[in-house]
Amino acid sequence: MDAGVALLRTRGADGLSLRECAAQAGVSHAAPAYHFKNLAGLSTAIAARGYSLFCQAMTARLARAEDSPTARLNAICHGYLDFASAQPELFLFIFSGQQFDKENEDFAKHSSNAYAILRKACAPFVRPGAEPEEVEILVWSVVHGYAHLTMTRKADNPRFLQSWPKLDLLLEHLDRALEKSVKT
Amino acid sequence: MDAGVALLRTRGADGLSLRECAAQAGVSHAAPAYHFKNLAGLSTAIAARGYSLFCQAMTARLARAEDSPTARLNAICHGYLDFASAQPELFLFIFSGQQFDKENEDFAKHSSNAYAILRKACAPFVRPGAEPEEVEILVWSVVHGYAHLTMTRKADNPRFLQSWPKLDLLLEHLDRALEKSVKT
DNA sequence: CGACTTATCTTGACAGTGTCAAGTTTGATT
DNA sequence: AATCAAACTTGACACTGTCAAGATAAGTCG
Repeated sequence: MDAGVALLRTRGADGLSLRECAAQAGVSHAAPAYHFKNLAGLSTAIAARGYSLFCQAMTARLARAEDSPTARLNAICHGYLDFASAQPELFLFIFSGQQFDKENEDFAKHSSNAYAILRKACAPFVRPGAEPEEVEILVWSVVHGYAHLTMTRKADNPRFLQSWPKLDLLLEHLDRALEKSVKT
Repeated sequence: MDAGVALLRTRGADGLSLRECAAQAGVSHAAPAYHFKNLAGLSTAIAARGYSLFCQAMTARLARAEDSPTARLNAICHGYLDFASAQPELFLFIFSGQQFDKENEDFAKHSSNAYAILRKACAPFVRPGAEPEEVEILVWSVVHGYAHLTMTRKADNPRFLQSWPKLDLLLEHLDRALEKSVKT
C-alpha cells in the first residue's frame, strides 16, 4: 500500500498498477493481487486509508475549535483543506471519480464516517422541517469545489497550495448565507 | 468520436480505448491513432466536443433569461445542470479529473469559453476592488459540487437525475449570499 | 498518360497491463 | 514428523497503447 501511495504521488490518480506496486515493493508481479484480490481491491484499500486520514484532519481541527456552530463548521472546512494540502495525491485519488468497492468494510467505515462528520457540523444550520442535505450540499460543494477546482485547474503540481487564500472569504459568504437559520 | 462517446456511455469515464473505438467504428485497430495521434488526443477531442455542448447548454438558458444579473446567474446554473442531465457521460468525462491536452486548439477554445461565460455572469456580483475569482469559485463550486456529488455518490446510473430538486434551494442560498454586493 | 505526393488506413510487432491457475516456499500446529 | 494454510512465485492469456512499415486510393502536375 505504501508503494501504491508513492505511485499515486509520482504518476497521478490513475497511475496505479498492480505490477508496478509489486516491483516497488520488491515482490513478484502477482503478489499484490493475492492480498487485494484485484486492482479495484488495491484502489479501494488505498482510498480507505485516504478517507481515514481525511477524517483525522477534520477531527483534529474540530478538537481545537471554539464551541459554536459556525466555528465548528469552519473547522471542518479547514480540516478538509489541511488534508488536501498534506496528502494531495490521496485527496485527488479519493475524489477522482473512479468507483471504489463499497462492499469493502474499511472503505465503507471511513467514507461514511467522513460524511457523518460533515452532517453533524451542518446540523445546527438546518431549519426545522428542512432536509439536512440542503445545507450539506451547499457546504460540501463550496469547500470541495474550491479545493478540487483549484488543484485540478491551476496546479500541475498541486503541492504549491499551502495557504488557500480565498477560503476565509468563501466561508464569510457561506456563513452569511446560513446565519439566518442558526438554531443557537 | 461517436464510437468514443458511445464507449463512455457504456464503460464510464475511463473506459475509452483506441482499439475498442476502432472496432466499433469498423476500422483497423491503429486507425484512430492516426487521426488523434494517441489516446490522449482522442480523449481531448471528445472533451472538446463536451465543452462545446456545455457552452451551448448555458447560452441556451441565457438566451431566454430575464435581463437581470440574478436571472442570468441562475440561467447558467440551470444550463450547467441541463448539460449534466442531457449528456451525463460527457459531463462526467470532462470533469473526471483526467488531464487533457491544453495545447489542442479546439479544446482550449471551448473550455476557456465555458469559463468566460461563467465569469461574465458573475461579474455583476464582484464588489469593486475585489478579485472576480472570489465570486466565481463560490458559484462554480456550488453548482458543480451539487451536480458532481449527486451524480457520483447517489447514482450508479446518473441518468435518473432529471429534476435536480435541490437546485432552487441552493440558488436561494447563493443569491442571498451575493445580494448585498449587486452593482444595481 | 505516368510519376509524384498526400491522406487514410492495415498489418505486424513490442512492451506493458490485469487476471487466473498452478506450483512453491515458509512457518506454525497438531 | 505430518499436515495445513498463508504468502508468495511462475507462467500463461487476453487485452491495451504505440510505433514502424507497407498498402491503397485520390488527386496533382509535367
